[in-house]
Amino acid sequence: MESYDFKVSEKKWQDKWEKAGVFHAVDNSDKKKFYALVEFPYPSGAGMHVGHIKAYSGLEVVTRKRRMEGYNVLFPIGFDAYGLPTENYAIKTGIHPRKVTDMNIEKFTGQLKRVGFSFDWTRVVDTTEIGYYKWTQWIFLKMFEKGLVFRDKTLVNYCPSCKVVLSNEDSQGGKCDICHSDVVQKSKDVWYLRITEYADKLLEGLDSVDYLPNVRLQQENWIGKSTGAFVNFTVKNTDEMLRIYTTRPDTLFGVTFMVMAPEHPMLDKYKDMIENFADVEAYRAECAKKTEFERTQLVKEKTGVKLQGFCAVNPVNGKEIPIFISDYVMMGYGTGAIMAVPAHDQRDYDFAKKFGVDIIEVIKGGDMEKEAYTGDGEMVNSGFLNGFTKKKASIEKMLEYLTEKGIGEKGVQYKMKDWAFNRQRYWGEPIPIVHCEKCGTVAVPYDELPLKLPEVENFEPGSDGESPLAKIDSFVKCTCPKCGAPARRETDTMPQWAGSSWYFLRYIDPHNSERFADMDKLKYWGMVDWYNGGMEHVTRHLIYSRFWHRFLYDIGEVPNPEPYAKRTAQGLILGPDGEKMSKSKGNVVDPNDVVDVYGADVLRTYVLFMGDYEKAAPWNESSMKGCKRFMDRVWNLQSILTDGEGYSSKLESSMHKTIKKVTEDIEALKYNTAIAALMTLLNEIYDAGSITKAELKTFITLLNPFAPHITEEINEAQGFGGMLANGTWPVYEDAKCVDAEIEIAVQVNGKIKARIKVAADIDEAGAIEAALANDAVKAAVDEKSIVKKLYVKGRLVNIVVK
RNA sequence: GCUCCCGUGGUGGAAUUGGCAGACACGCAAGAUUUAGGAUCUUGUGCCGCGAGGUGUGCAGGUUCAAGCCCUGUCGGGAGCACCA
Repeated sequence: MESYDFKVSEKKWQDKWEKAGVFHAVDNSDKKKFYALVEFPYPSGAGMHVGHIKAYSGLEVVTRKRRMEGYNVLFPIGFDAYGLPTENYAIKTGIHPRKVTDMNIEKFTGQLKRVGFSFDWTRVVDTTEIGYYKWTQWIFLKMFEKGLVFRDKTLVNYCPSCKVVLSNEDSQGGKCDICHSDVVQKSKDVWYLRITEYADKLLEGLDSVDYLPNVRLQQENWIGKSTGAFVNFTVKNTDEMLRIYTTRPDTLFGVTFMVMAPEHPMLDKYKDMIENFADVEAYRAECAKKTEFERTQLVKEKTGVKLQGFCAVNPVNGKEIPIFISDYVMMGYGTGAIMAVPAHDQRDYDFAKKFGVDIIEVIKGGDMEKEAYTGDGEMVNSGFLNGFTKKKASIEKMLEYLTEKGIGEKGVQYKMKDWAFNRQRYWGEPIPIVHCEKCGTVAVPYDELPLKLPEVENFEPGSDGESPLAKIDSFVKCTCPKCGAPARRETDTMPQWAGSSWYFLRYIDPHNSERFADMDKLKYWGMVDWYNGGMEHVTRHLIYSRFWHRFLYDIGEVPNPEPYAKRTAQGLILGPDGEKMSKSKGNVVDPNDVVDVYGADVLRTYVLFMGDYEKAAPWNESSMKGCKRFMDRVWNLQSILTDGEGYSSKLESSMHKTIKKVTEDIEALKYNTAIAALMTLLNEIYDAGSITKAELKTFITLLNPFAPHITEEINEAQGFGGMLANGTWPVYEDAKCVDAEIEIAVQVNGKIKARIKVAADIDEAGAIEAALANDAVKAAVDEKSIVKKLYVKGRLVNIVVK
């Protein structure tokens, strides 16, 4: 028997699969459909690293199995190619981003093909291709048409280094997500998508899908729904109400002051009434110097200013209470003003201590000298609530009261903010809007789409953070689609998240020029059955794409409200040093290097065998040798092949057990134990000394999703016929998964004393009898009296003695 | 600060969800084969002990016939959110 040459074989089978088109999804087939989606890569210049391989290998195994189970499988791939790294590279080198992107896509494609992934290469999508971004613009215009796009002048997160406006998501922790420099606050005209309008739908939609628990939890936290009450406080000597939001209306009797955000508009309206307005302005100036990061991140002493001549009245007891301004209250959440209950909120407590405000306890149970008390307890000093002991009941009662008296009502708040949707950059989808002196912001007519991204020579953004497009007169100057007057085009582009918000729909019908995807095809393929990707995308990409998809559903353009039926996430591959792989640390592993030395089958098997698929694990080259050895031993099975028919009696139950184990583990993301089960079976086969054709065929079929090349080669060499890629998944019989005789453990008082062999179908009485007959057990029981005898079916007997 | 996840041999990790801890693999040791190196094969390998045996899942308690798994406390690591009213 010749030895296996993976270099020849892998290329050979990749070509054969491609020529036969075995991985092409068929629209409107009679077979059951299965749509598996992996997060498409950003084609960076560095090429892929092994983390990508792990991310795709999970569903790669599932889809190869599904095809053999008779499904019509859609397993596509594409490229999320707009974005800053490409543009920055273009600025540095002078090579056009289009060229850079094409080069990178070519590199990625080559890497992916060498690994032998079973993607449908006829459906590749590139978000920067004009036939694609036409529809990104189209969806944006639909949102504009439905009032989900608006423009606002606000303080935005701005990265002085990248010269772009960043969303909250892109500037977490006060650092730019791209270059990690400090983000500053800047006043800008910004396009927003009204994602907050979909907060409830995005939250409720989670009930109808199967996401990993922690993925779901992160989405819920991100949306951040809280229920509480809006309460209106009268402001003395004005007609106006100071409106606040609280989650603790039960503590209303404990309010001893109020706090407004320094930017609260009421302050300017009543500046003549506020005797110390100069102090307000001074405090504002102080706050403006701080970044959002400093304002929210630092655990620091509370600051603020007490307003003179401007105070409020507690609506439940008529008490006059002072109003402060302080930057611990944000304009962006709730109403920009709060009622402060120092006895039962730590921030209010800190503030009251510093400014000498009264602290009135309304719930017993804490120590007012030390800190605020947030637990349950008996209500005191609270009028009609006195004597209540449960928070929930008090809140209900108070809400009833507020509604009845017309001073407040039940309310809901979300942490999620609207989505800042423009970037002052070149390499993105142009926003199809025209600014007209007379008509304001006007949509580019649908029949003028795509609005083509113009060719430019210089991609540098303007020094004031303007888009490079603003420098191109021929692009900027246009006529208003509404009135025909000379107008100016929007020169900002969309953020990178835009293209990835709907790509999974385009895979269904990638070459359609009439629609983003044909409705019948959308109906046939339906929801993505299984979506796998990184944990880092579960709060941004996953929320954004669910939002876009839900919007398309609401306007009748897609058949399902939710895009993904199931979502899982793989753990990172860390560098050999246990650190996150990064170019700067020099610990990145290139899949090409691994394929060169070990072959694609070994790489694929190793990334799934190295540990729990959902957990991070360090790269370990020597451990990969075990997978190489495994492949060699699989190949050598051919040397112990016999003429026997079917499964041999020695191996029959092991065969069935392994089929069951591998079949189930693949569905449960337990690829590592599925591979381990195959290794165990392999060891048993060598122990048995021979293998039948039927056994070999089953073995290579089970291994095929992990190591498709070597198994195809064996299949061909043995003349089993056809290609495994078109093969049939083996079935097992439950009845044959059990051995006739099993070993059970015998414990005395919970300690193992013996292991005995019994018939598999033994009953409780029989098992206990057999256990008590054992000498070691007899010795341990001795003359003590038996208190209890337990039998766990097929596992153990425990004799409790005293 | 809050929320969530995780701590198992020299290493990566298994453990039917309360039932024989350490599957599978790496590494290591001894042996076989080989001119040698490499590769391959066999055997062994949690720790203590020559042994019988004891002991063992970060640490300390608890529940149970039985705990890696459940409960309480504590220490350590990671992720997410973060003055959210």
